[in-house]
Amino acid sequence: MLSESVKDCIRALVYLALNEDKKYLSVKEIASNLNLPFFFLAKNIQKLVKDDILESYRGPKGGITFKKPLEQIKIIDIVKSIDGDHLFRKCILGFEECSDENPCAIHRKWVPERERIKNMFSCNLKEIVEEVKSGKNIKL
Amino acid sequence: MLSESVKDCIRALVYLALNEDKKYLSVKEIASNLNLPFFFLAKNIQKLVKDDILESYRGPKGGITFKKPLEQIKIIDIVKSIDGDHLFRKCILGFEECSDENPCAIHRKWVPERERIKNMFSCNLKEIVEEVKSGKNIKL
DNA sequence: AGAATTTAAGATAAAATTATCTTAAATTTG
DNA sequence: CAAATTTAAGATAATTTTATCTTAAATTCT
Repeated sequence: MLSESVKDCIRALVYLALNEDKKYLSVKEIASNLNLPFFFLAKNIQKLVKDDILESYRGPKGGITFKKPLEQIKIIDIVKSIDGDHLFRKCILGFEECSDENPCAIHRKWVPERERIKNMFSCNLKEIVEEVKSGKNIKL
Repeated sequence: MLSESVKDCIRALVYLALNEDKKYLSVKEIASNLNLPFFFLAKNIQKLVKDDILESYRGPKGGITFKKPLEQIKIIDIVKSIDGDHLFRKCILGFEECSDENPCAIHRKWVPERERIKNMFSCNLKEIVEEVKSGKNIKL
């Protein structure tokens, strides 16, 4: 469903959002706190920087931070940036040209679900952070 | 979401279901009609035979057929047989120990969707075949 | 019995994904 | 300015998934 890369990035961004007060957070710190492989995370984070979700700063005291308010960053943006948008767009049987006019055998069942998934991933980081802050036993 | 193997198998089984009148259908015929790689399909079909979804017969006039009535074969059985059941069971962020008591940050949003997906895949082949037979422009 | 057909099973190969490393560039601090 | 820190970018390696091939076994038909 989601690639390892995306899972790591979502966790990293939730962690980052919980520490929004600090100006920049180093990828190293995030990786070590979430127990993620540093090089792998760093590479994936780069894509988010390119796609204007994060902004980075080199040097000591450097690191990453959000480029826009948490309310404007949706989980789906992270997924699209790393994995692309095929999950929210493509036929579940893999047909390139599957559509309402020319459906595959499962099209009518799948499309509504796909829309719901898209909708679920459209929640923003602010929402999630609020839930994490207020909830109990929530792991990052 | 679904592996190539599962997609192939679902298509193959819908095709097989549409030709249920013939006693056995050879994998070769299915592969060539659906434009699927024969060796790849054959290998995956074997898993379905092992899991008692299909039954096979060797020799000329041999091939595969269903081991039980179409009503009793659900799409989810095919998916589980080929890809396993992680899609219907696992945490979307990949935590092994994610649960209601110990949820990840997206758990509450994901679980209901996962249930819906599970439910969608619980439709049986009979339903799908009926829809294909009655519908227009449905591709296999 | 012999030839042809078809699945079974496992070996091998190719491609894609995931993971790691290396070097470079930017920045801060002393 | 020099040393330390941190991201940037791309090369390399390991693993997993997907695809192909080879040989064997079962069956049918003549």
